[in-house]
Amino acid sequence: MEATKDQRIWQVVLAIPKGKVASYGQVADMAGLGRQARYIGRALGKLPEGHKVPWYRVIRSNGQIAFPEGSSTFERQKCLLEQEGVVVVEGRVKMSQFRWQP
DNA sequence: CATTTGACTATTC
DNA sequence: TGAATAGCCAAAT
Repeated sequence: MEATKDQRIWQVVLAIPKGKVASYGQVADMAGLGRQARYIGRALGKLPEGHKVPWYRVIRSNGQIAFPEGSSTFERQKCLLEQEGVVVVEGRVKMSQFRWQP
């Protein structure tokens, strides 16, 4: 458990503005992990319950959500995204409009 | 621009 | 060692 990387990831995810989304690759790059996008998902999955990390703002590079439809996690993510103003359809986000562009 | 397939890497248990 | 994973990329459609 390299908490340093996880913490950096959380920090980056926390930096995502409301109403926008970022891809795992983007987060990985910003966190200094480079191309280890998979580690992001791993780290987010290990998060404790009381975290304030908007993990739901993190999606795939194509704007598609990482979970299968109908899953609790998916539903939660979709609901939270819509709450932020992001439109989610068929498990994917409207790409060219909500992607966080630093 | 949107979608699908296939091949790849890195981390973890 | 082997298997699994909240991914990414490129190419083709």
